[in-house]
Amino acid sequence: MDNIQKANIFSALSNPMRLDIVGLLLDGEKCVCEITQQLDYEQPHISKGLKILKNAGIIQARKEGLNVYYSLKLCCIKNILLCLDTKNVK
Amino acid sequence: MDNIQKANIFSALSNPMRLDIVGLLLDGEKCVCEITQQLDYEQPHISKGLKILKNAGIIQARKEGLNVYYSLKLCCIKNILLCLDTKNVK
DNA sequence: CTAATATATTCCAAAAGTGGCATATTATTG
DNA sequence: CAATAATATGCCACTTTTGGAATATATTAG
Repeated sequence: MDNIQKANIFSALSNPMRLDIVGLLLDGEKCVCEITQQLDYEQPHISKGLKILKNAGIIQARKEGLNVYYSLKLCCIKNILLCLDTKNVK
Repeated sequence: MDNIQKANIFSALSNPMRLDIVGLLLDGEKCVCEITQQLDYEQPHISKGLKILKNAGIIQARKEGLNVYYSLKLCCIKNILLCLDTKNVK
């Protein structure tokens, strides 16, 4: 993966709402309705955030009837976030 | 670390030139002159990139005479980049 | 077909990021 | 002090991102 692709991934993660979404998905697959209920953002805004995360390859979508379920696709996201939450400064 | 701080870190990393800089610093401390020589960007631009990375807490500066030496401060950066270079898609 | 529900898209103005160029600052040398 | 070298900052036009509001699409039920 080159630095341009990596920059795209980091760009998708460079937003608190999108990090909130990723945080929810750490627990497993969730539909948009659940995400919208648990986060205090407007539905269209969340929908746009999901699209950005999906385009960056961080999450994936699965449609089931009226609902769309999103889940993590890039496994190392969990490690990355965990890593940042640990003391990691020289 | 809350999501706003994390977003700042990811924002600093969401740029190919800045990722090039971080890539160089993975090998250890380097002065601005070395970074400028090895990367094909103008010096003021690199200087601004270093400032953004420093403000995000990713790198640190050490002044020695006429030179300023930068090095990684956020240790997990190495893991994060390595992680992205590994197959990590579900 | 119509209504209802879940999700996605479009439009838009304000804000932030980008990168080039000129210039400023700081430290060393003579 | 003057000159030089290394690094940092300011300015500017340009592009991108942001988040709100309205609207569109898709699926299911009746």
